[in-house]
Amino acid sequence: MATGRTDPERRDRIIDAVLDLIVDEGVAGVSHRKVAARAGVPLGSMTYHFSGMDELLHEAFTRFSGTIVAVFEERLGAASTPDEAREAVADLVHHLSGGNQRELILTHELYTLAARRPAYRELTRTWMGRSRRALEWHFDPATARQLDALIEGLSIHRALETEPHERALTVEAIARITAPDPAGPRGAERG
Amino acid sequence: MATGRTDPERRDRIIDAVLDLIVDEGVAGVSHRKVAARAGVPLGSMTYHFSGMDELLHEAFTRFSGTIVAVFEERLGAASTPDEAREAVADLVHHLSGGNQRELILTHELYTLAARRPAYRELTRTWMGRSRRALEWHFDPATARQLDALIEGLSIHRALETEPHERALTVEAIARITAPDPAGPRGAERG
DNA sequence: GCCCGAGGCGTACGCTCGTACATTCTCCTC
DNA sequence: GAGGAGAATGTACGAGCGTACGCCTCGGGC
Repeated sequence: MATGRTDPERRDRIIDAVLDLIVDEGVAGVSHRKVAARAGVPLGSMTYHFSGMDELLHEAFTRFSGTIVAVFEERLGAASTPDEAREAVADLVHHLSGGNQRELILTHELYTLAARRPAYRELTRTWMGRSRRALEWHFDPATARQLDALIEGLSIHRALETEPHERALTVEAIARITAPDPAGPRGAERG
Repeated sequence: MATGRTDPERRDRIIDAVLDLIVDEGVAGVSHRKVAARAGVPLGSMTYHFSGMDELLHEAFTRFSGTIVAVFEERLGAASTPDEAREAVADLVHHLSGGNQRELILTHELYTLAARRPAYRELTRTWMGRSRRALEWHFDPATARQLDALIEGLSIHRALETEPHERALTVEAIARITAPDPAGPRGAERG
């Protein structure tokens, strides 16, 4: 029996504030008080809308991973040949490891939680599964799996480097991992 | 002018306790009190031996990354052909992503710090640099860089999966990324 | 035998935190 | 306009925190 007085945007604004705060100070720096201040809501709202810290974080990372994977699917969906898919993958690597610290930080914070806690590992598994399925639009499952791992590693390393590697290196690595296996029983490409 | 009464093992024991505590509760769960209790030293020792929380963490992760990279170098140093090197790399991936949650957790905690703070990024850069140099004992620099990223991605993804991928997939990915480039100007192998 | 200085430690201060809960507010019903 | 139900909030409590700092302890110099 909603009276209509409730503010449906409030939860969303709180989640937004949580993500911003994680970027600025890390999961460790998130507190109900800081989130409330940033979202412009009273402290009491925090316990009213969320059962506790954990629901807050879980919901925030659910939204975040959903956003990232959507970009991934969109870019790969727009490709219509394996070569276009390779280009899209290179774009994604360089987008993820580019200037935007935001996604990098949030990803690592999530992985750190996932390494210890099953509820968050579930989140990363869903994410990985959807990424792979998108890659399988263009490549066979084994290749998709390898390529997914390569994307991960290239993005992380590139973001941590003093002099980020150039696009040519990314492109070459992608070409190698998706190259048809000369001696193997199957080709890597589908399209 | 040391009087000889100082306990040189104390610092080490404290660092050990810090790493154990990070594994159990994460960087966020580390406090002077908990570390002191675990190391069996009085609380006052913490501020006496370390300037603060940050020195504690930085020293702990310095030791950790040194340990990991030493294993890496040892395994790759024992290989004398590119094929043996490939086997060693596969071993390392499956060792890192195997049952031992410890190294996985510590790695992610470090990366999370590195994503936000330059002092820790320096640590990861040194680590990456040494790993690459070890890979360059067997492969050319560009391949070493790509392989290093692949190792990272495979380890992370394998550790997060419900059903970790089998060795064959790892081996295939390594073979692909280190395969001599048929059309390229240079082979990937050195040895 | 006495003292002194460095090594080592216990304690207390000031702060932030999560959360429970009594209270206030707002709008609908009659 | 009175009443009430449910939404929203302010506040206070108990706990844990980092760290500063005064005190103790003890080996060595004389």
